[in-house]
Amino acid sequence: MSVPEVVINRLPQYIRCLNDLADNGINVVSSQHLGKALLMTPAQIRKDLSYFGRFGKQGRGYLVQYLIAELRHILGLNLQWNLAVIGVGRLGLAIISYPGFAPDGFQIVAAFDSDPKQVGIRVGGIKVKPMENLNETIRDKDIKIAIVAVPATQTAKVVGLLAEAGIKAILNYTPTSPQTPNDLIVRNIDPVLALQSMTYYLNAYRQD
Amino acid sequence: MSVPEVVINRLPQYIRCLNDLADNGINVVSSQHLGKALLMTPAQIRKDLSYFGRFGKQGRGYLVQYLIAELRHILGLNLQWNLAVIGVGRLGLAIISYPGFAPDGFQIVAAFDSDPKQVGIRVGGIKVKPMENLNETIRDKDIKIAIVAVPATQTAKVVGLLAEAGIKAILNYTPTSPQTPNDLIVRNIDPVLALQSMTYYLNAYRQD
DNA sequence: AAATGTGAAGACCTTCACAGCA
DNA sequence: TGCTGTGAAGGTCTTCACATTT
Repeated sequence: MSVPEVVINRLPQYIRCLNDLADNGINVVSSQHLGKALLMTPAQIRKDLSYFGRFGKQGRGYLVQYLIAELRHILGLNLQWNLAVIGVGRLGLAIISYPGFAPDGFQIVAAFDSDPKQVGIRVGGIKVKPMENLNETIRDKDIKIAIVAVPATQTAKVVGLLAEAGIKAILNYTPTSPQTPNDLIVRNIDPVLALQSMTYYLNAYRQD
Repeated sequence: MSVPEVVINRLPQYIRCLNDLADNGINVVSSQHLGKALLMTPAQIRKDLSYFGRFGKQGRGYLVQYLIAELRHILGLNLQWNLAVIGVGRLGLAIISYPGFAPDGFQIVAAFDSDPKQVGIRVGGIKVKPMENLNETIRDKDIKIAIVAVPATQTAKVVGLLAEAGIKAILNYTPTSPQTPNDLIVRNIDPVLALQSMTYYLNAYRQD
């Protein structure tokens, strides 16, 4: 019995909300309350959690700290995850400088670029390496996740190289949905797609 | 009979793929071929399109240029969409400098920040305005979509101001899912959530 | 009394399979 | 023949509703 992907995608949101509650000194929370904060039904929260175990106390609710710890463990957020950034153009540089990843055990430990002019520059304590070093670095630094921020035209090639190098998951910032070997996990960050779908709802065309 | 949101979210991907085909000189495409390129079943593509009309030719397939035009019209991408960026910290500045929005009729025409030190600076041809000018500028420049890139602690307040100012859709880059009046469209860009869900599939915990 | 955990029901989305048309 | 458009079937996810537990 495998867990639906939508459920997995919600777990990080639960953790975030629970962290907020903990910061406000709240020790126990019911699915009712969590649901209100997250705009979800209480039943959905209980059902989601039930895929993994029985974490609540009947009549009481969930112990906030305990549930955080369990969810972090389920997602593997108790571990350290080393990241590589591929492509240090404007976007790649912004990603490397962005401080928001670190809190949850993610750390950018390597950066690569195919452009000789970029190779060797230092960003946020990291020295940009040539693509030729990919396999070696990924092995030596135990990197399983890559962030891809290369031009769209290069996505397919880069994804191929990453797969060969043993990368297991890709956070893809390019405006493409690359075909991948299907044991490789991919998540696309694509603000343009988001904008293009929002306009439908603002558009007079819509007749519903 | 209203169209499922998942369908709307796929339309921009269809357009992107069709554009690629057009660039390669392909004039006609079957749902079979499109499906292969997009890793979808042909049936899904046909069903999705059928919500909006009958765009294909039986025995032949779809005329690429015609289908692009229809889909762009459905999504309102034939129109010009003016955007405001709220928050010109590191992230906001990167967004304003990012050239990827323009191709599809989106244009950043205003930027705001609550920090007096940021107000007045010029970025990509835009002068940063104080939050007090929000309502006036949004009205004058006919802005319906805002991109929010403020610190997480300010999201709720900013979203409230935007709603009051008449904004209809928000592309939210903050790591929060704000509660909003439900006629306001929101899409969240949240790379941390994406990373945190990917680790589940890399994690030894998983037993399926 | 209050809230969980969960089978069952319901809603929603995807895929099938074929009639109909070029 | 080849492919669309679409009811019907199938599958997946969400919600209900209640037995169970503290």
